[in-house]
Formats: sequence, C-alpha cells, structure tokens
Amino acid sequence: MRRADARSNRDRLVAAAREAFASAGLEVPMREVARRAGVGVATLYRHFPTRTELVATVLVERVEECGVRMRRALDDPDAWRALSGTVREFADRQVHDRVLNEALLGPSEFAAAFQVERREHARALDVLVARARAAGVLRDGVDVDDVRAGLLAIASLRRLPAETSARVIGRVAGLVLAGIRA
Amino acid sequence: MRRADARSNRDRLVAAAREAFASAGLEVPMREVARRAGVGVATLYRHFPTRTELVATVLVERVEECGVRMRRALDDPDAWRALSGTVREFADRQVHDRVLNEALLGPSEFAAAFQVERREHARALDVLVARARAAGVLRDGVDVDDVRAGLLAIASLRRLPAETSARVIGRVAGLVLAGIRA
DNA sequence: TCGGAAACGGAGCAGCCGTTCCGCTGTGGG
DNA sequence: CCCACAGCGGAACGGCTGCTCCGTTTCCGA
Repeated sequence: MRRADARSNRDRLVAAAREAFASAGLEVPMREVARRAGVGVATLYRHFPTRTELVATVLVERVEECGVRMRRALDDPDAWRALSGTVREFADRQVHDRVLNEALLGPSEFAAAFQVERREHARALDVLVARARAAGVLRDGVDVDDVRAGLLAIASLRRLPAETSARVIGRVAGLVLAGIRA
Repeated sequence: MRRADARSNRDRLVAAAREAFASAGLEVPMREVARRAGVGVATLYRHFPTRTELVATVLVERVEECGVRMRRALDDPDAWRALSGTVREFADRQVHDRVLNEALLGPSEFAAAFQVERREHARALDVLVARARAAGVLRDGVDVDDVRAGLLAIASLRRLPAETSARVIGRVAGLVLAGIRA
C-alpha cells in the first residue's frame, strides 16, 4: 500500500462495509460491499484477503466502543442502573447495528477473532450481575447465565425484518429486565 | 398418483422431510431430503412442485397437533397454568422440533400457507392473556404483544447449536414467565 | 403376457455465492 | 516529464442452491 489511492480505497471499503453490515446484516455479498465503495471486487480482496478479515476489521472498532461502555457501567454506583442500562444498550445496538453482538455472543465464525474481548465482556457482565445481586435487586435464583440467555435471545431477534424488530426487541428487553428484577 | 409405488415414495418423502427438517432445520437442501428418502430429486419435485409445498405439507400435521394443545389450554380453569404451560410447551417444541413455530410466528415465506391457523392461534393467545389478566396474575402493563414478543424471542433461538439451545431456551422461557407474572 | 402410460433417476440449467486471474490504468519517484 | 510497476476492474472459476428435461424402468389393466 505504497500509493495514496490505495489507502483511500481501503478507507472507502471499510466505510462501505460498516454501512452495509449495519443495514443489511453480516451476510451482504462481497460484490455489494465493493459496489457501495465504488471499486472492483479484486480491490476489495487485495485489502481483505477473505470475507472473515473484512468483517473482523469492521468489528474491532465497534467492539472497542463497546468495551468503553462496559467500563462506564462498571463505574456506576447504582448496581441496577448499571445492569439494566447495559441490557438496554445491548438491545439498542441490536436495532441500530445488527452486527456487533455477533462478535461478542453466539458461536459465530468471527468469535475466534475476539476471544479476548469476549472474555473481558463476560467478566464485566459477571461483575455487574454479582453487584446487582449483592444490592438485592435481583429475583432469587437469577444468575449470570439467565442474563446471558436474555441477551442471546435479544441478539437472535436480529434476523427479523427491520420494521418489526425494533418493537419486538424493545419489548423483549423489558421482559428480560422484569424477569430478573426482584 | 395412480400407482402404488408412487404413493409409497410420497410417504417416504414426507417422513424423510419431517426427520430432516427437525434435525437439520428448514433449510436442508432438496437433494438431501431426496437422498434420505432413497429417491431421485425429480421424484421429490413431482410430488412437491416447490420447496415451499414440501415444507407446508410437513408442517400442517404439526400445526394441527398444536391446535389441539391450544384448545386444551383454553379449557384449563387455572388461567396462569394455561398461559405458562403454553409458553413452556412452545419452548419445548423449539428444542425438539426446530421447525414448527416458523409456521405460526415470524414473517416466514410459509406464513401464507397457514393464515387460518395463525389467526386461530393468535386469537387463542389473546384469550389466554385476557383471562390471565382478569385473574390478576399478570404484571401491570403486560399485554398480549409482550407475550408474543417473548415467544418470538424463544423461536428465534432455534438457530443456536443444538447443545446450547436447549439450556438457553429453557432459561429464556423462565425469564419471560417471570417477566409477565404479577 | 404384454405394451403403453406412469413414475423414475440423475445429469443439467440458471443463478447465487466467495474467491482468483489477468490484461490494462494511472501514480509518483527518478 | 516518463515509464516501471503498484494497483485496478471485471470476467471467470468452482461450488452451492432450487428446479427441469429426458431417456429409462416399472407397474398394472386388458
């Protein structure tokens, strides 16, 4: 990538991929990403030798963003607000960016690229749930696996058509929160 | 289908399709269904001109079975037991037969073939929820759309790998029930 | 028994997909 | 300014899918 045009094409590809993934899901054809970026498929493949690498590249930035929010939640002194806010943010992301959670939950082919982040995320969730339980705001018997199952359920609603998914996801998030609260 | 061998092949195809759909999901290739039935693809296509018709044929029997259970729930004098039992049965079906709910919920390509059943199902759920609310066992503000969203969430967990889905679905069902109960 | 229609099997078609090849283009160091 | 070569576009490949065509086999009534 010694030439300036190559770098600019790379940037346009990443931007096009981010946009395409967010709006059409992770399974948009490579041709479509190239088309949106206004380049040929060969150019796309020169910068990202496989589909997986393109997805991983787009996802790292989102995952980092996500880590920031998690750390902010950990700083919240109100244990219930921290946990419920995390669940709601997660649901929101599902609505506006149908891609991200695939990297953090679910046995996705991209999971391998984010092992470290996934573990960090899981540990943060452990802490949030433990603190909520210590604060007595959780229903008896609820554990972190329940919360994780709830998040997974929200995440798997991503495949619904966009018009209905926002409404359904919102309701499910409310149900999950009501279901774990004391 | 004037010949006996044709009828027997048809039966074998339906059996193979039911088995294949239940274990591998609705998207198994037609070739694979034909292979399991021990016939050629042309035979499969002669009996079921499109993939959709095959799926619909396999699903009707399940859907009817489902209607029976719904009617049984409507007869239950205990409103909470009727509703929660329905949710749990729904979750169970998701675990053991990853196909059925696609026909009853969700904007699937097969929805059209089951309009009547879907409407009946929806009305029965309306009644179950209305009775549960009248009995005072529902949390304030919970309506039938919340329950439907919960069912949809359970249904969309179907794509998880079989080992984990049973556990996750069970937990989500518990969460949903806890989330709607007073 | 026998012959024609019914039913069959599997190669083949069209249309997706991710990925690669290769001849041309246009950038930028000398 | 100029031309080597990094970088490009898009046709093409291989592999998947749902679905069709057609030569061959098999049933079954007369």
